Amino acid sequence: MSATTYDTRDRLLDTAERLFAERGIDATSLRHITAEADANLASVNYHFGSKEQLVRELFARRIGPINRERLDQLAACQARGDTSLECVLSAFLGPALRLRLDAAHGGEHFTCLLGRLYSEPTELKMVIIDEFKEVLARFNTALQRALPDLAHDDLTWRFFFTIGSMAHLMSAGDLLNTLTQGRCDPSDAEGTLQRLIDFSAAGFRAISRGDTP
Amino acid sequence: MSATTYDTRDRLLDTAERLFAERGIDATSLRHITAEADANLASVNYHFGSKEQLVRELFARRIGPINRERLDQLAACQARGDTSLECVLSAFLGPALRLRLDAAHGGEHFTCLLGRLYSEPTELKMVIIDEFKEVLARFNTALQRALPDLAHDDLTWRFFFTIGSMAHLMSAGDLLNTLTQGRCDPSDAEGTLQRLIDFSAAGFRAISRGDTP
DNA sequence: GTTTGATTCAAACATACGTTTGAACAACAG
DNA sequence: CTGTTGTTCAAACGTATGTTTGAATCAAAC
Repeated sequence: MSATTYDTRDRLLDTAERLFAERGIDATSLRHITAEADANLASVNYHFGSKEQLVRELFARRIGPINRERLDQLAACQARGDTSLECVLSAFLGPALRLRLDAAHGGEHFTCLLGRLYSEPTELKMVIIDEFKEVLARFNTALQRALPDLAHDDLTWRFFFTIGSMAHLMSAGDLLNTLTQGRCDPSDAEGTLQRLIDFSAAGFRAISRGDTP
Repeated sequence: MSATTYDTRDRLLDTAERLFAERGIDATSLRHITAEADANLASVNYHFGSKEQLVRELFARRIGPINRERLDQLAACQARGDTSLECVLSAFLGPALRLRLDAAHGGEHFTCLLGRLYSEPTELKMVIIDEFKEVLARFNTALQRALPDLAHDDLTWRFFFTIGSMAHLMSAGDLLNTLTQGRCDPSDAEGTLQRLIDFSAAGFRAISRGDTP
């Protein structure tokens, strides 16, 4: 492949990522993407085969690194003997939340695509969830180690709630910024991360009444 | 209007609601809806004017009652002098979470439509958010009254996190049920509500480190 | 300079969509 | 019965979409 090949390919990926984030995947046409990427209409099918494959590659190139970073950070916690809940949560939430300020790599737009993924009924979701399962399992055991007295079901529920807060932050963070007129700004990733960790760590440690109504 | 008019109209609304929930709004065609509702293709445009109007009516007929119930329950809390955090949270979260088991009124499908709304970039979202703003404002002051020592920004963030957990529950609750092989079942609305209240109430009461890094 | 292989391009293709139309039909009023 | 009104229906319309095609273009290899 020549250099120009890579150029158009990446230009298509980046442009598609931005437009998908702004208007949704279905609502963004190949004509719109190629026009904005200064490429020919046929280029998407030439480089990716189809629109769906473009979407798949678009997700694949970002999701792998995020999950790898999560596992790396979790391993780093364990390596230095820190099995605290906060450390586990930071390893899970940090890599996703930091996407937003990763403008150099274009992560800003992907943030809301990923946040939206959880709620979309596409089959692509299931493919990505499969990759995600191993990460979930690893963090589940890490959480159990951090909270040995918490019932298994409670842990699952609360992990789910935490993921919900995270996803909402990713997909609707801009809305929060708007509604609060900038008072709450999710693009300050470290501050946001700290706040979410405080919130959900306390949630994880709550006394459970779910089983004893 | 004759009886048959109401029949087709409602059949269209109900069928559209189900299909939108299953496959997404954009991905569901009028031909699919009308075929499944045993109606003519033109009936949507006859009864609603356009597909977009159908979507609007579909949301309008459910969102109004939910928000009204929220405010009613909040008023009920205050009327009986209960200004506890749990009561406020229950008033906010309950009406939405109970949608799932409201199969008699078809709320089961709307649940995931509503959960998805937060993350979609449509303009319809903004219309609904506008209706939602007053509810948000009322609950904001109620929360402040329940947590007089919590900084205003912390309260806003944590309310946002809670809404995220709720939305995730609505849009991806089935996924939780699947992944846990039925161990965690969001269609038990009261149990789920109790769990979410426990979680986020503890999160609201957490000591904040967000402002003092 | 010619050939080769990869890339771009304009044009066309087939299909699916939301919408419109005008006739048919039903229920009811006068 | 006749006319009116609200509803259904089959068919067509215009448009936008993803995809395909075959020629044109380009860079490097021989």
